Amino acid sequence: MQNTKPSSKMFLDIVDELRLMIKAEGIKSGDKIPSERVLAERLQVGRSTVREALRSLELLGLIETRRGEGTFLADFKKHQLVEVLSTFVMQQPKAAMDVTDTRIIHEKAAIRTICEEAQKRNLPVWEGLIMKLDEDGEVFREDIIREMIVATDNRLSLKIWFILKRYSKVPYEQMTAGKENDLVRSLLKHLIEGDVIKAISAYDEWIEHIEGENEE
Amino acid sequence: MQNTKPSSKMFLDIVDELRLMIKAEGIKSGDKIPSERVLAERLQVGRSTVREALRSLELLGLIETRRGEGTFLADFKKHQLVEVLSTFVMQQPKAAMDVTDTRIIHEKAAIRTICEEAQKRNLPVWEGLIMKLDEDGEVFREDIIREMIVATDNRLSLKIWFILKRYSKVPYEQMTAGKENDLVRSLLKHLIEGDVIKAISAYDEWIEHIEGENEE
DNA sequence: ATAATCCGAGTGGTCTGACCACTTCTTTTA
DNA sequence: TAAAAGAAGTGGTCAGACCACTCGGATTAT
Repeated sequence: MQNTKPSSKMFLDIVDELRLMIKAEGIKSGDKIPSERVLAERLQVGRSTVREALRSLELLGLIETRRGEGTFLADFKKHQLVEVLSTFVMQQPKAAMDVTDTRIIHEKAAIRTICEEAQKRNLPVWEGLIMKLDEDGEVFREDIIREMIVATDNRLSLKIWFILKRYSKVPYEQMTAGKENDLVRSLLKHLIEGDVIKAISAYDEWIEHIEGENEE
Repeated sequence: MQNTKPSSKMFLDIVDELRLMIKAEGIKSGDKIPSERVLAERLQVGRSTVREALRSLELLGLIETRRGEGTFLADFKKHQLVEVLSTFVMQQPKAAMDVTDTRIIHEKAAIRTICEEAQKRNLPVWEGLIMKLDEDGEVFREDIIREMIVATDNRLSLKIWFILKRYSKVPYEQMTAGKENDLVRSLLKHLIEGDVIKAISAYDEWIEHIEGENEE
């Protein structure tokens, strides 16, 4: 009789069984867990199924396998095990806040990188942007940020940012004149000077300003 | 003739082959990739090995499997971010530096976030890690970082980090005693104190130490 | 008695072939 | 023509086998 369980994700069941087993037998981090063959026997499943479950756990860094020796627990906080698993396993609806936070992570990282590398600070594009702002020219918010991330020369970060930007609720369109214009100009100047703290600070103010404007 | 490849992680080889195959045949997100049997045949490995590789990719959200239908590249309508990561990771092996840089962006961002939020600084897990380090217990590098990103409660960032980590060349497994132990303990202490600058500085030293060790 | 060697049990890594459950498309049938 | 039956293909699982490796105990040599 073969199991061929219809309910998807047999590996979840195995992870669950493993958790109980670990708890019941007091297995601690670094300890050896039962061998694949024993697990298969105890859980009444095939060894290959056990292996697929273990492979998943290994990918998450929760266990470590050593050929000829065995499989070992590399985890110490069970509650966080559950936390991590739920993140990957459950198809949770995307949290808008996470998207925004992550987008800001990349934007700030770009600012920091530019401030810390002279040849990126001295790019003519910054002066160009400031000039545009001085003339009250048409400048889009996302242009500013995009130029920054492009300047960091990290294409992966740029790609991630593009995606996050699309999901973000933040209005990235045209900039408003007046205070926002000043804030961005200040940001760019600090950027050129390489003053990380002031640049980040100006960025924070900018974000705050945009959000405040958006709530009206 | 059995393969029984001694070298690490057949999984990576298969991802590599898969990448070439995807590029050569112009497979796009949402498209079907060759069946497990075909892949096994083409890559000259057993089907179970292919399955273990696919299971890993599935956990990362890079592919989607549907019984009776086949295996598909992650549908970008829902998981566009994952799609970008997957194509980037799978199609541009030269961009390893970008992957590392981006990973570090997320790690540093986690440190900053924790330092700036009291309830995240005061998590018992930090004390626990320090105790483990004091006892010279077995601690894995990636455990430290993972706990930090988990603590930020940004699942998206965590997911991105997991994927990036998987393809990073940085040795994330073993943790050496001595200087590295001190560095990490210092990092954790500054984290608890909420001293961003010192924490980041300790992190930088840590990274430097790991890279130096890796070049010998 | 001690140290070096050998060997076998145990373990993860992989392969093969088989069967099941499911989806899709084709063919047959009412 | 439309419904039903079938064939082919696919992921999911299982069982048994062999390989490469590690470790500890037994054997042997010193």
